[in-house]
Amino acid sequence: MPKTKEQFDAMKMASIENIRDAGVKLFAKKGLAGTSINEIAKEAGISIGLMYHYYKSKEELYIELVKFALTTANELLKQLLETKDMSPGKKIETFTKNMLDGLNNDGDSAPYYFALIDQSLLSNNIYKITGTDESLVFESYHTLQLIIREGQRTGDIKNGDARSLTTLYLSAIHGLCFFKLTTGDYFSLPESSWINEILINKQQILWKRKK
Amino acid sequence: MPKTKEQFDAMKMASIENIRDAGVKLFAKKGLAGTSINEIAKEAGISIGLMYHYYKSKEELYIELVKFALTTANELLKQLLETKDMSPGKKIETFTKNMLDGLNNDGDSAPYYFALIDQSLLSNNIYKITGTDESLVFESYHTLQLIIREGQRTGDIKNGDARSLTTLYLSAIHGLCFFKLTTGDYFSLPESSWINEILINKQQILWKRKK
Amino acid sequence: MPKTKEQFDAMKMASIENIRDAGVKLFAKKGLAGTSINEIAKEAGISIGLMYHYYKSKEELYIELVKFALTTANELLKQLLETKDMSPGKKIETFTKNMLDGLNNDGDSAPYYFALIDQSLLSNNIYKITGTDESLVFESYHTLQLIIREGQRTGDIKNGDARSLTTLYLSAIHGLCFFKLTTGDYFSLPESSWINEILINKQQILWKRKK
Amino acid sequence: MPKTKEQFDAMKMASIENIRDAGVKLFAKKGLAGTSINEIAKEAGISIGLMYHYYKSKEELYIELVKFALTTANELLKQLLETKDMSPGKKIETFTKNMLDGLNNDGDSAPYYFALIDQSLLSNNIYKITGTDESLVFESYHTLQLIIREGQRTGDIKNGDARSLTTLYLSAIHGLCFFKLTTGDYFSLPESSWINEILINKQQILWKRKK
DNA sequence: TATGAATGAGAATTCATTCAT
DNA sequence: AATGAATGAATTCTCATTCAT
Repeated sequence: MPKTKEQFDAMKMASIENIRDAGVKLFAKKGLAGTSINEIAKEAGISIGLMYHYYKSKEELYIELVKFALTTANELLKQLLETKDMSPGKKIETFTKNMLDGLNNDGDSAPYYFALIDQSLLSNNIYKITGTDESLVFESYHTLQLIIREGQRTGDIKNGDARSLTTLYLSAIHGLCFFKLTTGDYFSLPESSWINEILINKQQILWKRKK
Repeated sequence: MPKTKEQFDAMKMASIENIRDAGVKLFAKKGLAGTSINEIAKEAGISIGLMYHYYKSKEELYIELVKFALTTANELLKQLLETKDMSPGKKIETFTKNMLDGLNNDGDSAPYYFALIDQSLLSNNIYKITGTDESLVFESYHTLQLIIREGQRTGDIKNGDARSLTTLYLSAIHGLCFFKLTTGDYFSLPESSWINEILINKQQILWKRKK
Repeated sequence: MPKTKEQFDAMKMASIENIRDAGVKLFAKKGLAGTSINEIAKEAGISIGLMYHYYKSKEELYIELVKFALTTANELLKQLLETKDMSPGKKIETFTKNMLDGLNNDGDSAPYYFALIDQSLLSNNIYKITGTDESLVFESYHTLQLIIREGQRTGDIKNGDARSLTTLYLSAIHGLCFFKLTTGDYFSLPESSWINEILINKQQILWKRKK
Repeated sequence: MPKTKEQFDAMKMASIENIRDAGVKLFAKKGLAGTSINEIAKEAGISIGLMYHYYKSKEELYIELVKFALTTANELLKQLLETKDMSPGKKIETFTKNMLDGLNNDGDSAPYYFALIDQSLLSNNIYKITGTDESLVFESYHTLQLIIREGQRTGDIKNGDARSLTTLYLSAIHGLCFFKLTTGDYFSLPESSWINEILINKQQILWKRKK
């Protein structure tokens, strides 16, 4: 009698999970070319052969991981956009807080996912992943922009070119992930409020206080 | 008719310059491991053999370029720090402006140098370059921090943890370079003033206005 | 209710039969190196593990199959040689007919066995099978030669070097198996008589007719 | 000053020629899967790296060689077909003689080319080479058939289904190449006339004699 | 100074074989 | 008897580096 289906599935899932975790961490830091299958297998605690049992190639694993990172980021932001009963300003604050929490919590892999996306954007191999369909790549950017425009209408967020504001805010977020990843705790992370101030309308705050 | 010594020297310098330019652009985008000597030679318009005539190895070229990027950045900031007759706020504004000008000027290789540093920090191979001496790596950070502390004393710059402020400002700058490099003109760059507001004391501005 | 011993044995035989059939077809076409255990198991409809339950290795299966093909061919010819009350000419005609029937009957695996032998002769791995004992390999050839020599004595078969005649006749048979296997029904098979004419003494035929 | 273009070209051609020769001999005997790059490089007297300097992969070399074998065979037969002032019977005799000379001359690589084609037909990887265009594969067969039909009109060649006759003659030729390759001089090759008799109209011969 | 053919060490990949259940 | 996850040795392939000219 063979192993039961449940046993096989459990073994399989555990191995795949280990491979993915190892892949994200290594690819995020060293990129596709700089990470060897050997390293991944060692980090995942499995043999090289098993890697190839589940993934046809190093690139296939890489692509799966970057795709997952992209769609996860997109979905998180889209959920936030579609949340009812929350002001745009509050939405931004929530997003910032989530990001910072991820950076402060050492077990969290959010900064790795960000760096993974960054690496693949930099080396242009992101187009191996999305084909010519750039929508996947820029969807987060556009969703964030929608929240920001909404905030400009309600007065929560500074006036001015919404695209530039989005770029600046995202730049800061990306940069913080990068520093966290490269230097660990050497660079202290800023408070949430300072990051939010990149977008939030201070006039309004002051005006509210006056009242 | 043999070439004159001057002609030879000019050829030599041109070749080396081409190698460096090709190296910076390719390493910045694809990292050390992801860039092949072949690509560099092709991009530089020379033969592989000639590459090795000038550089002992791929790594040697890489190290030279990252070192140059680091020291250039460090020196620029140190000069700014030591400038007399300029307020800390003005110093920051000058630095921001220089960075943005580099990003807007397509011929400029400043964003490539930034990305080169980022890549080597991410993949940890920066320590191939500096040995265990981290000072080279963190010097820019410290210099910028000094300017910021100075600004906090004069009131130009927001109060609060100077380290965190430095991190946030640098994050934004890094992020912008990254977006410029990866997406060209897709993301619009923010105005200088928005970047400066990350550091600059708005209370003071308002207060000044009131008067 | 546990299975009876008979049921178990039947399953066992069925599995082994499936493995053999798959092995012959795949090895015949793709050779030892070009056929993977995986393919065989898939074609046989069993798991890899079960394959190894019955055969210690891929090579063991291969050797068993080639050996079987060789001995079967040898025995068929030896039986024919030793048949009483049949003229050598008739023996050849019988052999030719049997071969052509095998080629025309799609279910028949005779051409696969021939190709299997050919593959293993070509790649020299036949000596893995027979050791240094070449007799197994050349036995068919020698038996056929004996029949041919006998035919030359009785006048059934053309005069001339018996070795060369054997070679030519066998070449034609091999070639036909090969074409059947590679191109299915694209190449029409010749009639039995044309093949026999390679050996049969036409003078005699004409002479007989005249009478 | 670099090596001259002539020097480079001579080196290049010599290496490529060595690779091709080694490839034909090894692939012909052991097939694509059974031949290792290592063997080819060793046989060719070059390094593995150089192999890959000239051929993107083992398969690319294989494809080039099979293609060359196919087109060479096709062209030889087409030339023969189009020869003026030669009877169809004489054309067949010429072809047979050329083949036998190739088999008897140890330096000749004709039998290797035949076996190479056979191997790739057997393993079905010939369609990697020709795509779905079967014409390249069957062109030799069709050209030979045209010569045979022509011979049937002139009375040089036996009457009957021309396709079957072509198959039988080609089978014999293929088979002889195969035996030569596998057993060297163990099997004596038949005389040219016996092979021709597979096709040639003996009635005519006898009839001519009588006159 | 300049070339690109040639090398080989190391990385990616395949696949026969083992093993716990 | 039967399964397929897991292993690692052997193979394919890449690419930094050398070298003769």
